[in-house]
Amino acid sequence: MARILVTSALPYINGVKHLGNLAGSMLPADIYARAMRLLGHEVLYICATDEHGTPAELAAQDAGMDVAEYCEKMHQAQAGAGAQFKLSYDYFGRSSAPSNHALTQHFARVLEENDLIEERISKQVYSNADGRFLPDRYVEGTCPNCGFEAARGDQCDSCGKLLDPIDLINPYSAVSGSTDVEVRETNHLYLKQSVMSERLRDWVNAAKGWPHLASSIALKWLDEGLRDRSITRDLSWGIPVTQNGADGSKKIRSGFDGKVFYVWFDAPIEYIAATQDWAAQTGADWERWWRTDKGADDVSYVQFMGKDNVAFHTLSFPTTIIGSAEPWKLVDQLKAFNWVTWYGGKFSTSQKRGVFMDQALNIAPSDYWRWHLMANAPEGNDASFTFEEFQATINSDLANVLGNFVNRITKYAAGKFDGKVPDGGVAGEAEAWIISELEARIPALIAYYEAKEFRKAAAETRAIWAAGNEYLTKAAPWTHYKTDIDQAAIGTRIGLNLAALFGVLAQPIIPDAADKILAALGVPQDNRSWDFGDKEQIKTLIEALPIGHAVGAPDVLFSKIEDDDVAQWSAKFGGGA
RNA sequence: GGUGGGGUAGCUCAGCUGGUUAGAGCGCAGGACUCAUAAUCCUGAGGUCGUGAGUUCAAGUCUCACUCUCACUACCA
Repeated sequence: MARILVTSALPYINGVKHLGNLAGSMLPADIYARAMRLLGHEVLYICATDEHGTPAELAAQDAGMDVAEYCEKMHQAQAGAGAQFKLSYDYFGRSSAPSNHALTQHFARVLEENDLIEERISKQVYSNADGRFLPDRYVEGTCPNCGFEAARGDQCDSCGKLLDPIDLINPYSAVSGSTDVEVRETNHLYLKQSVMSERLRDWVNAAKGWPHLASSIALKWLDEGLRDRSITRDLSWGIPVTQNGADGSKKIRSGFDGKVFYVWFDAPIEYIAATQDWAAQTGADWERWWRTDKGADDVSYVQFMGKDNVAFHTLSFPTTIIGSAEPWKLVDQLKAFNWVTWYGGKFSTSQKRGVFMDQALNIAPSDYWRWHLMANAPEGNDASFTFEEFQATINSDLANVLGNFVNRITKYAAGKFDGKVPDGGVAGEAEAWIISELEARIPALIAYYEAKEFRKAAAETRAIWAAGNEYLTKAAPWTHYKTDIDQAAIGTRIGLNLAALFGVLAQPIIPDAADKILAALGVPQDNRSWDFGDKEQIKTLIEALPIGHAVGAPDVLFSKIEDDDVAQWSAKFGGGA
């Protein structure tokens, strides 16, 4: 069995994430991790909150809180939301953790020793009123191109022209509105990505199993020519820039008081640091996951992320890893997603457009969201979320196809066979048909999970459920019951076994409902894995429950979403606007 | 502006290196069944594959132009 390291892009600390963030990294990573565990692989699934950067400082300021306090609070909120969505992290860390401070400072030191870091002077807008340097987009003013009065310093929202903040007419701070801004010189460390171009290109070209989206974005940047990138910022909250060569020392590098590492430098390093924290907490060994000289050479490392993160994961972070010349594990497979859109437009907090993770659970159980978002995963394209589509997939796939199947067969067994798995009957055409279906579809399902094709995995899962309904139509135990109870028995028995199998197969995507089904059917915990083996074993799946075994009917698994619900939600969340 | 992704049935999407009548789910129409959450099963109608040229015996699939849309564009993350 393989060892698989799974990470999902770190959710930023600045607020609860919306459904798009969930669908594009955390949820598919979770589902992949769950599926691989069921297949018997050793899986480590790591995630964390990404806590540094200007937006975190400003959000804390808005909330009237100390940054560290704010991050602590938001970390708990995100951990809670993740738990409620049943994200099966082995560890959910924080990029502000001491382990990440140490490791980030370590990488910076090693990179500098390898001549990949140098200090340079740049010019940056400083706001006297705010007492801080402002990132380009936090400077606003009148667009010199179109005259739009609230153009951001990086790009004008009105005409789309790319800008430099010093080009703005009447610039002001977007934080305070103060016009008391000036351009100051500031020194920063730069990571010399340019010298790594060819090695990165070779690595990207050799990569296998990346979606087109991921490799094309990486190659695009390489084709344009990698520029050196500054990896420090003028901020107080973050990882201090310690003195060169003084590993472990807390002494600040000269000229770097009030500066910290850039959030994008330290965030991916947190994948490793979080693993260290996980190991410290559990007594496990982190090096066998990350150090190729300590056993990580046979790890398959899979990263999940939205398309906006691809450049950082294919170029910046690999530069850090490769540039260190230390035996760190590099990503093997990278799964990138497009966006989930809100009725075709962008999710927007300020305009109250869209559903966020905490609100979502007030509307519907996590399984509903998990199913809908994966059945419509933004894999090839941006995917539009609408409550109407949500209603349609949930009612059809979960309530009608799966929920009703489990309900009809368990109720029937309870009514006609005393709630016990009945013996008797002769297997015929219907049984041969369902076996051939399972022999074709179960391997296909597993292959889709292995390929990280989530839409297809959901579609195949659904197709297997639908085949169960079709089997019952063919076997028609209620018809046989009138003349031949044994023939009714086999249809019921196979039907019950299919219900159990459906629960087993549903576990990655809808773990709560799967548990309910498996509990009702009395399937023991150690009989829920995906150890299906070859075709001969698949045949045995429809006769796995012991004869005479007691089965119950679960409560309604999925209540339907009514038109009234959709109307209410649309009104509340601005759907269809 | 530059670069990249995408534009396939009413809707949401599959279609690998070009090859018989372009697929799925939902929705819609008709039929079957009655065990079940008015659920299920079967059948059917629905597409000039964004537009226009080109290459080829053959193009949704390759080339060029155009158009719409989304993303990125290096100090938001």
